[in-house]
Amino acid sequence: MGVEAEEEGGPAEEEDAARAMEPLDAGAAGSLRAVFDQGVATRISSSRVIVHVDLDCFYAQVEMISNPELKDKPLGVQQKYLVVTCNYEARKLGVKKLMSVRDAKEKCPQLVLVNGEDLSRYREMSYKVTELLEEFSPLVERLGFDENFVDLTEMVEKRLQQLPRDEILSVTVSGHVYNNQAVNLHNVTHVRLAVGSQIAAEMREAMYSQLELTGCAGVAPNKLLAKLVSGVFKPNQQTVLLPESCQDLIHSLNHIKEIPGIGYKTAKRLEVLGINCVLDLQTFSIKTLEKELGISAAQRIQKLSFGEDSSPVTPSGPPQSFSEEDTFKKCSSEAEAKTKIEELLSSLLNRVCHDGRKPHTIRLVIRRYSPKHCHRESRQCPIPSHVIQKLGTENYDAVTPLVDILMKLFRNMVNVKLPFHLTLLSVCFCNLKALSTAKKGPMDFYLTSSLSTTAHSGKRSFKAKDTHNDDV
DNA sequence: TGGGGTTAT
DNA sequence: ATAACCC
Repeated sequence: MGVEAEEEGGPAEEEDAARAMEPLDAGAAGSLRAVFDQGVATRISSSRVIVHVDLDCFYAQVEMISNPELKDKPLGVQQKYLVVTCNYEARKLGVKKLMSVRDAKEKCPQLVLVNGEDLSRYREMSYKVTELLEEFSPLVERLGFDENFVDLTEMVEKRLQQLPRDEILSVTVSGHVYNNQAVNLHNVTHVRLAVGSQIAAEMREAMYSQLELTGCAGVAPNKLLAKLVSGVFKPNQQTVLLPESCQDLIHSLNHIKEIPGIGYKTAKRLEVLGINCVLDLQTFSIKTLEKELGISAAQRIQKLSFGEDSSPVTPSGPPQSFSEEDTFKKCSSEAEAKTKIEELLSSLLNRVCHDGRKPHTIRLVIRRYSPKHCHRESRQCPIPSHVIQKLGTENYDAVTPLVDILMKLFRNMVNVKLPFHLTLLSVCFCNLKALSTAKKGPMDFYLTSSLSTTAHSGKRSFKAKDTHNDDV
């Protein structure tokens, strides 16, 4: 079923325009609530148009594309003993995200499970989606593997400039309007968001026709609201939020933890202050909040509680780091750790090779067994330049020195003479650079003399970080 | 709770 | 290097 098999019966446009001409909220005209909503609406409509695109049960979709026989069956994607996501067939039968395999099988004995511990195909498909969206606008920000924000402001402006004046009044929304709010085509903010919804529909259509992927979209004046509204109609549908309904959307959340940007820790701290719902946070003393969270976080999250979010869509570009991790019940010997580290490294080298850029820093992460929470420790160090140069073509020569480095990092964290119990190992390549090293600068002679024999091409500015880097 | 990612401190 | 956030 295509993207268009949804959203039957959008409200008739003429009716909409007519209703929108009525005075704002006739029923509660002059009420404090109406004045307040209008005030917030005005501050929020900074004139941006942002879309949040959210793929439906992404890993399960990728698996169903790989193996179409899975399409009509309840499907779960398994990592270790967890079902990390599942298709809608499985959801109908009671399977939830992050449910244990035991519970899932109990709920749904017919559940088909595929192993999703290797993220390669998901990652590749994820970047195909981002690249497709980048064709609409270069301002695409990734959030995880299955979500993207796109700033449509410029595209919308261009489309409106191409549009004859009299045709503005025949602009229609694609998909749902949050709250079923009437669109006022005499309101330029409404018109811009409506055009944004049309672009969002084109994006989803492109994802479906080119990649066979379905997903939701939310169109709103900022990232927070776009993200919140994208989930309102669920699977494979889209929703636009008009500023006047912003307060309804944000108050539809039952707890502040549901505000993106307020995580587990912050929510717990706020709960101690007696802040539980959005209204609590909106009306809480900013001074007290600043004392608790610091001025920056306090102001940011209180703004979030009003639906205000001035953060820009920051283009993600290529990844800043590559990592591979593995969890297990128990790793308690150095030899065992070495074997696992070699496996992680081997996969990583293939990825780094494919990317083309060179990592200049390597990091090892561990998690020690403890009944307590998942706390991790890490050690990192620069990758010696002669090892960096071996990366990319036949990475085989780089394996031994890198394993040596990783094992030094390992012994720096873990006293191998004492008993230990690890439950996670992770290797990360970061500090990625396009070429072997910098050029062009007064320091160049000193900086490159011991490095790169192949240095060419300017552009990459030198980062002072490189030299003072942490050593093990 | 998996196997990733990012930014701020 | 860690801690917080996101999926």
